[in-house]
Amino acid sequence: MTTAPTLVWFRDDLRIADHPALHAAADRGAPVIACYLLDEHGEGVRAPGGAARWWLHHSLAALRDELAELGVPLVLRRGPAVELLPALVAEAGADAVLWNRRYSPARAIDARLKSALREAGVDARSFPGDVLAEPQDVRTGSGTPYRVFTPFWNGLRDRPVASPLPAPDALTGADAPGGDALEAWGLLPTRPDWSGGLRAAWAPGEAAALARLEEFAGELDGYAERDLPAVDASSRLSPRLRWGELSPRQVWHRIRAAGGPQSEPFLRELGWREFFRHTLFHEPDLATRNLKPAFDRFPWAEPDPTELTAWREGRTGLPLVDAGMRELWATGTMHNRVRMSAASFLIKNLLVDWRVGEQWFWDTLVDADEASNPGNWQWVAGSGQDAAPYFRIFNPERQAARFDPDARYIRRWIPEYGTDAYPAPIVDLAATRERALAAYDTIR
DNA sequence: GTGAGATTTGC
DNA sequence: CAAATCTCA
Repeated sequence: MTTAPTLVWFRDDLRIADHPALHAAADRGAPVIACYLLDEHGEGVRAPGGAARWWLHHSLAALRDELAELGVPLVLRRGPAVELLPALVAEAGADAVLWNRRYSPARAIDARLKSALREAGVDARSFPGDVLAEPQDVRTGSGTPYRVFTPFWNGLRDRPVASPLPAPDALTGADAPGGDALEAWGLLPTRPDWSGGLRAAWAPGEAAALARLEEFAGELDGYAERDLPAVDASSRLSPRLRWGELSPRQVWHRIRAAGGPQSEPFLRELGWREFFRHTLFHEPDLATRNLKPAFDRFPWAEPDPTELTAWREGRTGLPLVDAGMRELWATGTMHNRVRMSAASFLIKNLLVDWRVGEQWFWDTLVDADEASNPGNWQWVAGSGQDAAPYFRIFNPERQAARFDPDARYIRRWIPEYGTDAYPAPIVDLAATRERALAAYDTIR
């Protein structure tokens, strides 16, 4: 008689260390089969953009290899998870399905599957793997979710965070039902292949993620210069966390162990990721609805196609904005401070609805995250619950003078900077600032 | 009910 | 210093 296998369902947790579901599967002792289901049209699912698909391909390939070393097959299937998962359970003869929870609207799928599988006698269980504390467990004194970051962070920072689980060293594989070849999913761009810059900038996969965490922990003091885009002081961990190559618990404990004056400021940033995850849990339409309803009346301008294209392609004539937008297009990322300037320019100087910019970032960022991306865009727009005041309008020239005084960052991405080939600003900063403030007055 | 406090700024 | 709302304890 053969032992029924355990199925581990991977989603945004493409790692084997500190993976509670995989760890629980090892504890069950039965053979293990892993699966990843590419469900782009399911209820509450937001299909990944172009740059994200590139990352997903490579991170899945890395996970497949890591699991193979443990003797565990990774079955790939494409379609609706609500149908694919029960079918896979039946084909594999599995008596248990384990996964790590997600906090996006797609969790409706997980809830449905969990009850259906349990009804069929399958041991279906989920685990917390993508947060420091689960949204249900973080509440104000009166029992409501936090709407302001600082009290949220004060409530969270002193809580104990569970220690990371080790990667399983001994697992038994099982004969797996057939699946798709990763290459057949067409996640990589062809005709043209625009991913050269991404390949040069990134190496997806858990091993590289862990190596980067180690490296960053060793140079944490340099984080003091994180506001200077020309300086390599960022953690560059955001896509690792987005795809779950690292868990926030691993990052939390490693950076706390590193200590020093920059430990707290960095962990606070991890707190923002957490805050927006919790926000998305409570506000599932974060990416489409103004959290401040007054902004539903905001008189956005009809986007001028020429201006919009100039913004996307980095030809606005505002060097810091253009450098950032070109960095984004080339590498799938943008320095944080430049993101704020580029977003503020689109929203406040071009008066374009923040959702237009949010969608562009969604398509082009390798770290495009369902919670952090719209959360930060709403923060810049002023429409978020704990947002920057609308009248606080970034001046991209002033930001460049303060944070890139010798234009090193600007020149890195705009070779023609300073020559006639570089365009004049497409808008008057002072006039569009006044226009934005006047627009804001209409909804107050 | 009360009052303190609120990422990232511009001019 | 603007400008002044809302959260949270």
